[in-house]
This record gives sequence, structure tokens and C-alpha cells, in this order.
Amino acid sequence: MDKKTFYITTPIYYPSGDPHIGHCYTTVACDSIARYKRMQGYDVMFLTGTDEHGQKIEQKAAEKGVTPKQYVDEIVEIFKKLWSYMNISYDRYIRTTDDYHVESVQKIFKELYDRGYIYKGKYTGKYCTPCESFWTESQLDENGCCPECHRPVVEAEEEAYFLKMSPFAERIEKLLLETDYLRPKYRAQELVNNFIKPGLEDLCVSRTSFTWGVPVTFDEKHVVYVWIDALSNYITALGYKNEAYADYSKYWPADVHMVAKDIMRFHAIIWPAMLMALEEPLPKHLAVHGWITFQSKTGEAQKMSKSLGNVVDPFMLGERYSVDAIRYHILREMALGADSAFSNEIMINRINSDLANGFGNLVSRTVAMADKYFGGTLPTDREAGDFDQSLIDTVTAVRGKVDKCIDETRLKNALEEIFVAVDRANKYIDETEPWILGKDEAKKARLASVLYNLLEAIRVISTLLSPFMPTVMPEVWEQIGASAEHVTYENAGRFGVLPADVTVRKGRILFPRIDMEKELAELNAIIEANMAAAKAKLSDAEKGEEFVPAELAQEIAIDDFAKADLRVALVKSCEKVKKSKKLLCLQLDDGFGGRQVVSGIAEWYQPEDLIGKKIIIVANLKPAKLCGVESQGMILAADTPDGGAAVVFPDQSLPCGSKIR
RNA sequence: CGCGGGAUGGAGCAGUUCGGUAGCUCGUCGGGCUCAUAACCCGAAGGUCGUAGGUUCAAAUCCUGCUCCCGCAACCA
Repeated sequence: MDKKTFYITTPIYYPSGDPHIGHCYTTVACDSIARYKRMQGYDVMFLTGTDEHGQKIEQKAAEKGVTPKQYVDEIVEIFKKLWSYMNISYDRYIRTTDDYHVESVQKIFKELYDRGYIYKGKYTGKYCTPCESFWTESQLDENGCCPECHRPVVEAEEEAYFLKMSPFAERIEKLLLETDYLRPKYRAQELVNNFIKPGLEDLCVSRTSFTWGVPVTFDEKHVVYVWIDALSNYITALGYKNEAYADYSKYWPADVHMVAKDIMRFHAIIWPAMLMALEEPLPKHLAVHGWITFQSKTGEAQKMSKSLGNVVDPFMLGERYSVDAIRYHILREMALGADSAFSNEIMINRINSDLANGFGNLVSRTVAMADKYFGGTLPTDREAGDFDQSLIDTVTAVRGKVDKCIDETRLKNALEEIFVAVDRANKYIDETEPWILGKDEAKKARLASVLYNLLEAIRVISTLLSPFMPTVMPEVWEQIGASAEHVTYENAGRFGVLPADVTVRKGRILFPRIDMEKELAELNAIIEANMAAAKAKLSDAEKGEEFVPAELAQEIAIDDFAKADLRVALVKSCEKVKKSKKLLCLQLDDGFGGRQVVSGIAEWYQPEDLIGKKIIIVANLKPAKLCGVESQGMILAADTPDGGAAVVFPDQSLPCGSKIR
């Protein structure tokens, strides 16, 4: 009979920069689940990879003066090196530049077109002429300018292909609200209300503005835009519409796609829509986790960012504390769905209390006693006693609980369950007082029983921990005298598996206790150096670049200018627009009885900076609503070199309503 | 009134579905032990469960108002 299969995926990562601890979380989590499922006897397919196309890669490569392929090849090597360093047991690595993937994507695109789900239309967006690039609203920088060159963008349109989404809206809503596809479920309502209820918009799936992508076979000007290219990796890697593999019928649908919350939307809505359009089965679960945020010294959580210099380097952490300790820490801290704060202090605490004091010390003291009292090999005489059954019950119950947590993608809880047994075993030592038994020749049989029970507890615990910490556990088995057949999944549910005359071997300290103060000092020094370096780099870049004024707009006639009615106005009062980061709402005396204007300068001005000052407004602008607040005009402000805005103040003695021309 | 989530001892969280002695981890303090990585075990202090009302014999839990935080959406006229 064929083994049951289990298919789990990470997202394919975008190699526009080096991997960091955030990438590690998703991958380590998937790896732990994959290993656990393998141990349970499943035929596992664990897929990871890189999403290598797109404009950003094209540009980064151009900056470095290499081809896009050369550029990504280099970064992909770093990703693979990291995964090997983190002991990631992926079965397959897909690159969207792989030939078979490109071929499949082209066939999928064509098929969707033939089925009538893809049609040609016009894409309207913000276009930066010098960069020849389209940007979405959200990609624009803080001034609404091009994120690459920071020059103004214009509305423009290009021909593009679109994927119809509306035929699937109802089914997707049901999928989100009525099934347990999405984990955690509480995000479903948000998705439905924000994207499905207002009407699902058709999705732009091709571009003509760049060339680094999969060409559309029947319209050579176009390349496939991110969605169809990237998301379909989950099936092309199994051989969907290609000859490279033949595993599609075996592994699809996927059991778990794991993603971070920033790409939840695509996996919760677009990916199911694509599969529905192709009439393929939907994946069983989408597990969404939060971000690892960096806890700064002031205590606030910041997202990790390269420009802040707070990116946590996984190689450096691994060197200092061991790869398994890092794996343990990130898995133990992150709850499904929620963000988790990363700080050196939290990490060191975790490693010390759980791994060094708890599990590591348990192994250490048990092995040391077996060595001290029996020369390493237990005698076979036994004497049962109090507390034995309680220990056995606790330990043998763990496996079932961990199974459940794994199936629900709750890795943090799985680890908590295992450590219940660690605590119980440490307590058992106090209860049975082996050091007293050791002084009495008549109690040797009882002592042997106690130590044997402890070794058994460690055997079960270490077996269950091995998917999470695959590097160190073999060392534990070496120390407690267990061999491969003792540490199987089946035996993790039993007691009394090790031979009665088991021989232990004292080994190294597995998880050395970390000196918090010393370590924090060293880490802070490293971080400060990084931040300083990042800052220096930033200011260098600023120095190196003279201020470049925005390009001159098209020439206009004086009549055109005369259409704009500019007036002096006094700011009578001013307040932030609620629920908006950028908007200030100003009440003005314009010389005509007053008006209200909303302006997007809240990031640079406090309300009190403006109250009582005279400013210049465009007085005959058609009113508009911003965040639901009516704005009757606009305030003149200049761009500043650092990307901010500076309000233009006229001579303060001018009366309100003075015309400017 | 855009949508959604949240507010529980010093910190981080569970408990809220189906009301009935408020629990866990870390930290603090006291004690025990010495096999062990100054680790382990026990005990204690510390919470009017955001706020104001309501329902009830009984509310962290159900209902209503309010305050504050977070996420998503929107947003520089």
C-alpha cells in the first residue's frame, strides 16, 4: 500500500536582497512540520524556492551591471547556503527561471486565455517616464513619487491582460468563511469585507513595461506579471503541465501553504481563483504567521529593515548560539497569526531557561548520575516506586498532544507540550532523590529504575524534539545510549524501549548557558556598529547626490496659469484627520467667509505649527473628499530634498483673500 | 458611524464558544536540595480581568455606552 502523502510549501522568496531571520521563520517552521510528518511515516514533499522575475530584479541587476540571471544566481546561492546551514530538509527547490516552470506558466496562461478567463484590456497606473516604470499607488514613496528615482509620476495606461475574478467571488467567500482553509480564521472576515464585498477587481496579469519575466506565447510584447508566474510554482514544481516531474497527481492538493501575513491576500484570494479557473483542486490549508519584529532598546517594535540596520543576521546568531537554539527560539516564540517580538534579551532568556536549564540540564544530570553510580551501564535489577507511574503517564501522553498541534500548525504549542514532560522529569529527580539512593547499597535496584525511567523520558522527549532541532538530538541519543530503532515515532508513544542494561556516554554540554550581561553587551555593540554603518551609507548616498529638481513640466500659456486662483489664507484652526496618518484638516479664513482644506502634511507638521499662520491656497479647485472629509482647495508646499514637504508661507502681513499672480 | 482584532498581577500570554473558586511562562522574595550547566524542587507576594452601566442568585465570560491600542482598507486636491 502506498504511504499517505503530505505536501508542504514555503513561499518562493524574492531574491532582491540577502535572506534574513524572517525568511528563516517560515522555512524552519515548514521544515519542522515536514520532518515530523516524515517521522510519522508520511511520504512528504517539502518545497521551497525563489521568485526571480520582475522589474525590481531587472533594475537591481542593471545597477550592478550584470544580467538579471547572473544577479539572481548569486543570491539564490546565499539562500541555499542558509538553508543548508539551518539544516532545512527541503525535497525540491524551484526557481521561477527554471525552464520547466517557464514552460508550465506559459501553458497555464494560454489555458486561462482559452477558457475565457484572461482578456486583453488597459492598465491604468502611475508611470515614471525617466524610469519607464509603472507603479501601484502603494509602491510610491512618501511624496507620491517614483520609489526608484523620486521624481513625480504621471497617470498613464498600457495594454495588459487581465484575469477575471468575479466568477469566483462567491466560492472564495465561502472558502474563507465556511471552511478551515485560512489559519488563523479571524483574518477571514477582514479579507471578505475589504476585497470581496466591495467587488473583486479583475487582476492585471501581464506587463509590457519590462522584459524580465515569462513571455506570453501568443503576444510577444507581454511578459507574465507576478501572480500567475509566482503562485503557480506550487503546482509546476510537481510537474503540472511539464515533463520535468510527474508528482502532480501524487501530492496535489497541498496540505499546507505557509506564508507571512503580507502575502496572505494573494494566497487567500488570487491563488484559489486561479485554481478554480483551471478547475484544479484547492489546497487544504493556508497557515498565516506574523512578522518577527525587532524590539529596540526603547521598547518599541519595529519591522526589520535594512536601512535601520536592525536586520538580524541568522548566520551570526547560529555561530553564537547554535542553529538548533535559533530554530527553537523562533518556533517557540511565534504564535500562529500574531507578530512576535525579537530581541536579544528574549532570545537569550528562552535559550537559557528552556534549553540550558530545562532540557540540557536534565540530560546532563541524568547521564552524570548513571555514570557516577553505575560506571555508565545500568544493572538489570529493578524496583518500581512512587512517582514512576506519574512520570510515565505524563511522558507517554505527549506524543498525541504534539500530533494535534502539528496538524493545526501550532508549533509553539507543540513545543510547550513537550516541555511539560521536561519539567515533569526534572521534578521526578527531586521526588526520588537518587543521590540518597546512591549512598545505600540496598537501594541500587531502585536507583537503577529511577535512572532508567529518566533515560526513557529523555528518549521520548528527544525523539519528539528532533524534527524541531534536528542537529543536536543525535548527540542526545549518543549520550543516553539510544540507537536509531529506539527513537522512532512509534517508540515515542511507549515506555521501556531502551535495553535494561543501557550504557550512557557522557558528552559535551549541549546547550551552554549564556551569560546574559556579557552577551547583550557584545550583541549591542554589533548592532550599533551595523546601524552606524547603515546610517553612514545613507548619508554618503545623500552627500554623493546633489539635489535634483523634479523635471520641468510642459510649457503652458499664461491663460492656463490664470485658471488657477491662488489666495492668501489664515489658518484659524487645524487638527489631524482621525484614522489617517497623513492628513491634516485646516479651517481657513480665506477672506470669503472661511473654508475647510485637507492636506497631506501630517507627517511633517503638527497642527500647532500652522495655527495662526498665513499660507497660500489654490482657491478654485474642485472640492473633493479625502478619507471622508471634504477639502475645498489645496495648500501650496514645496518638496524638500529629504522627501518631505515644506509649506510656503507668504508675507504674514498680507490680508486674507489677497490674490496671487 | 469603512472593516476586523484586542485591553487579564512587573513583562509576555491562556481562560471568553456552553456564565459558578482567575491560570501559565519569565521576573521578584523566602525556603529546600546538591545528581546537574550557580542549574533543579517547593512556597509566597502581586490582579476590583480597560472604563461606566445593564441582565443574573452568580459576569473576565452575556448585553449597551465610552476610552485607548493594533492590523487591513482608504488617504497628500
